[in-house]
Amino acid sequence: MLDQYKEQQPYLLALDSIIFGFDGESLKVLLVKRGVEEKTWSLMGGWLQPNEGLEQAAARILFDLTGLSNVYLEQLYAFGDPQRDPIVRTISVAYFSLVKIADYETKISEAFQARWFSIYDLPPLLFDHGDMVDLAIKRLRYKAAQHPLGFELLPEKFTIPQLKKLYDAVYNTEFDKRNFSRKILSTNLLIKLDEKQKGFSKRGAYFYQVDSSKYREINNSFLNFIPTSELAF
Amino acid sequence: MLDQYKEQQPYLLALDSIIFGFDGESLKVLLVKRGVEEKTWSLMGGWLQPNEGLEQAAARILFDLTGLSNVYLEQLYAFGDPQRDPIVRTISVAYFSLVKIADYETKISEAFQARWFSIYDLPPLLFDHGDMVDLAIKRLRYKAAQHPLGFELLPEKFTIPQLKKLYDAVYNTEFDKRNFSRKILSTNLLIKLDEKQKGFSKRGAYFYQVDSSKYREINNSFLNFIPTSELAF
DNA sequence: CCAAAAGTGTTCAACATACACCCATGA
DNA sequence: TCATGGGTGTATGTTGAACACTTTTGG
Repeated sequence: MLDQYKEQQPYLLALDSIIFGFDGESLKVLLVKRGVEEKTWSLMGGWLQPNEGLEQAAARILFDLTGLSNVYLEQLYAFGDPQRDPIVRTISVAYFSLVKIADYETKISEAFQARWFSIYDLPPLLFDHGDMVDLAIKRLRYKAAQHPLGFELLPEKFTIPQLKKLYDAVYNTEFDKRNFSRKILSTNLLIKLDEKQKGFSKRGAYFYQVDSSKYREINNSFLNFIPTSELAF
Repeated sequence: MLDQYKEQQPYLLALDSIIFGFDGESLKVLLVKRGVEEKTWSLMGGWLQPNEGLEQAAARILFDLTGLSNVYLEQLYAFGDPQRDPIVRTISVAYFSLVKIADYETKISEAFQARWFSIYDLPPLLFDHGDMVDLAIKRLRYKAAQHPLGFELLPEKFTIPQLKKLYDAVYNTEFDKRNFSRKILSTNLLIKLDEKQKGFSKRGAYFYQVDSSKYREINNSFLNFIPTSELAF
């Protein structure tokens, strides 16, 4: 009975994370220089440990790099081309996560060589990590079109213009601010605060925060901002 | 350099397939009785071989069971809970596929104990296979809402009423035939044939086939039939 | 001739899109 | 006072949803 298991070849199982951040201007991915190929930028990654689930391992690896937990984390895809790692055959399950850049900016550089790169200006990446990033961007666009993901990339308090800049960056376009604002507010997911952003503009924009009870509850009926042609898979 | 690889624990890697079919009335999943637990129904699955990619392995396993190749096949999710297989820790990458039941009906029972089950009347399943099926159904609904997947489940020639029944079955609802027909035809993906279906209804419905050049080309802007509440993840 | 399924059009409401002006404030 | 970004409303077209009658033909 166990025989059919014993005959089988086991494989190394890695996890790689596409970590997205938003600095107020453009959508960024966090890359590191690590391990085997110290000269090449790569995604943050690690090995599955015997007692861990996949998502748990991805969360651990993300924590090791950023010191963050409780961040948005979603399985992207399992990559298993026999040649993807030229040294030893490895299956990699890629996860993508959305983090608030400001939450940890200081901690990252401490332990790892890590840097944020604009998604439009990426260096050559290790193995198939470039494919992973491409797929993650597609997925982010696809998903953010129907689900209110954007908040995961912004601080607790944010302004509508900031949120619009984020969507502009994700879709590499420029949405109409009147339509954008109307549509976002029509979801009733945002709570307007009394506070205004100071320093950036003269007038100052109102801060909002997510109504977290509704945020979890409502994953329906969201933005349709994407040019339809972007929705193709 | 290789050391960091050698220290790592390898794992068994399995593939499991959620195979959807449509018999004209309801949406079905193909289940088998196999291997370790011969008393429990399970998904068709197998082991990754050293020279195969993941999708390639899934396609091979699907071929072994059904004799079909060139079917719709899409990676669903990687399942890796430490306890999911109580005998040996195994990571399973699940794929879902859409097949035309009529294409092979005879071949399947030959080598495996296999049976089609309505998605609303599934037996208890091995390990976490129930979760896999649940997720696959969600994914199918989600995806079929925006992409013209339905044709993969029907014969080459099909009628609009057949197609509607399929969508009714997938979403467990009843679409309006006038709206359905208008919307489907507005995609220009269907070519009307001169031939009518005989035997089923007195009047007979026209056969259509997919315009395969457009089918590949256009993955944009498709059906929005789903009640919005179904779109939640 | 009648039962059963096929086929087709119109109206209404909701929503996406396009577009332009006034407001508040720091410099 | 003026330059900069913040904030708002309206008109138009498109699209989804609801809804009912006529057509065909095998029995």
